[in-house]
Amino acid sequence: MASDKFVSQIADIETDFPQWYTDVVVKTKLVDYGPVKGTMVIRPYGYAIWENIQRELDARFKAFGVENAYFPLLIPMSFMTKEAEHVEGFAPEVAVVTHAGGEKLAEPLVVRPTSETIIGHMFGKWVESWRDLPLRQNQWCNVMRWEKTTRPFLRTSEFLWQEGHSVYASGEEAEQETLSMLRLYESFAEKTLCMPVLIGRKTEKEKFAGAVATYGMEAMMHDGKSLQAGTTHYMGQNFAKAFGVQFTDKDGTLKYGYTMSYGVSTRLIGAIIMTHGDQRGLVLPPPVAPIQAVIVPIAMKKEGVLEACFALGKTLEKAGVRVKVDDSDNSPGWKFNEWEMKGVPVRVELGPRDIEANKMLLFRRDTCAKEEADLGDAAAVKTLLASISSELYAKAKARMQSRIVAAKDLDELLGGVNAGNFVRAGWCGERGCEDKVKEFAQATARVLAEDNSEAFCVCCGKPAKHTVFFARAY
RNA sequence: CGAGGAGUAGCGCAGUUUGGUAGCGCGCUUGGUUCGGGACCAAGAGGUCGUGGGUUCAAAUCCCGUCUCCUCGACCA
Repeated sequence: MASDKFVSQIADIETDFPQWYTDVVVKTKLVDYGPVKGTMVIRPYGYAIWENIQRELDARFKAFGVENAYFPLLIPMSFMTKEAEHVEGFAPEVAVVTHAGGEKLAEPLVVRPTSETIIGHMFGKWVESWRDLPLRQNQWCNVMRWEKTTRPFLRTSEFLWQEGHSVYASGEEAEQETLSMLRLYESFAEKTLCMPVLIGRKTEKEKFAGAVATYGMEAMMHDGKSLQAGTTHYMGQNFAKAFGVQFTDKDGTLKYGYTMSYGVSTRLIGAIIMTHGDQRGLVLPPPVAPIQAVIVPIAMKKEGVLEACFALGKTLEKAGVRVKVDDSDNSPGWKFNEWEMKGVPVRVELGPRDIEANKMLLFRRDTCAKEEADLGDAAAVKTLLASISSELYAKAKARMQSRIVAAKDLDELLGGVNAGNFVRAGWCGERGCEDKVKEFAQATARVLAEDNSEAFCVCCGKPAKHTVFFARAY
């Protein structure tokens, strides 16, 4: 049998989810491993998902007044060292270029792990007057962080992302927009990726190196572990001061700007897979699926079958559905499995019997249910895609909500994360307690809840300053 | 860096204990029959056995060195 091994691996989903994940991602040809350890080659099917994410996010950014730009890959080492916390945080994981043109460089160059420094440098030149603010720019690029352990999409040495960087005249404005951007991400995750997330502020320990405050959105994976799916950072004047981002204000005085940044990466693709995937393979949310409907001809050598399939393909395409007619010479059964594994939301089966009855068979990937529709009824396909989207979200949301539990002490917290839950608990705000929770339960503070409903710290029992969502994380 | 495991055809593996000149499944190529849940038949192509040395008439197999990869522990979008 072609993929007995693969099928058995998929069957292991509950017990060995990460391994299932890696196998599915590689075998469905989303990615391949690169020759350099920890790097991945994103293949066309996987990249198409990324392109859809880019398109959808760009539209949202544009509505927010963000422009796209591009900054260099190589950053002088001296830029990195200008912001003390920043260099300390990233030093262990940067790749450094020491030679070029056959000679040793006078100053080593860092392969960007993030671009705050080089963008800060350029913003320092560009910002002169209050009229230049707010300045909102975004770049789609690759970054490199030399990670010790890697997994496709979830953690790779090199990854694709967008990083937005903005400068404001006031701290209030910058901080406000840090939150607005977080909510933009949340809405994007829910509407476009059909993925519920928890948003909130990060603790000092989990904060971005050099930021005043970091906010994150966390998604819950099948196994109950948390994945940081996006972050926004309020930098205060830290980077503005390090790079001389100054402007003359309305009152004629020279002031430092306030900056913020935000990013999401190809990790979102991993989040989608881990959120919606099942035993049969991928389940892609319709808004980002490269192929939204695949048409599988049955008995396609029979008179008129292929013609009918291509005609239907044209009809669906005109209605705005991303569609593919699979006219390869594989057997229908093989095609069914192939496209289910690849997560195509809707399959249309079309054979002589259907054509005669002027019907088509619609199969939805999320529930594996079949229904009949009139042949060529594009509205039926679009309706089905829409309900798949909303049901995917509803299902994931219900799962997440059912797996958020409260804990009063460390044992309850440990039991909670062991059972694959996010654990809501009080925290005194002390780093020592945060560290102790990690040591005791291998769980980290994902985000702080908006409200503070817990009275006491889960660790030390002193009055709680915050309510925290703790979880194991990828 | 600490502990464990693995390198043999594109992929997954057997063969190593007890040396004898390379094998299986999938995939791939060609032709034919098929096609409503991973079809079948026939014929083919494809391997410096990670790498360097040693022992031997003879090494995938034994000995010494070395490199790489994977899994688990400390950092991270």
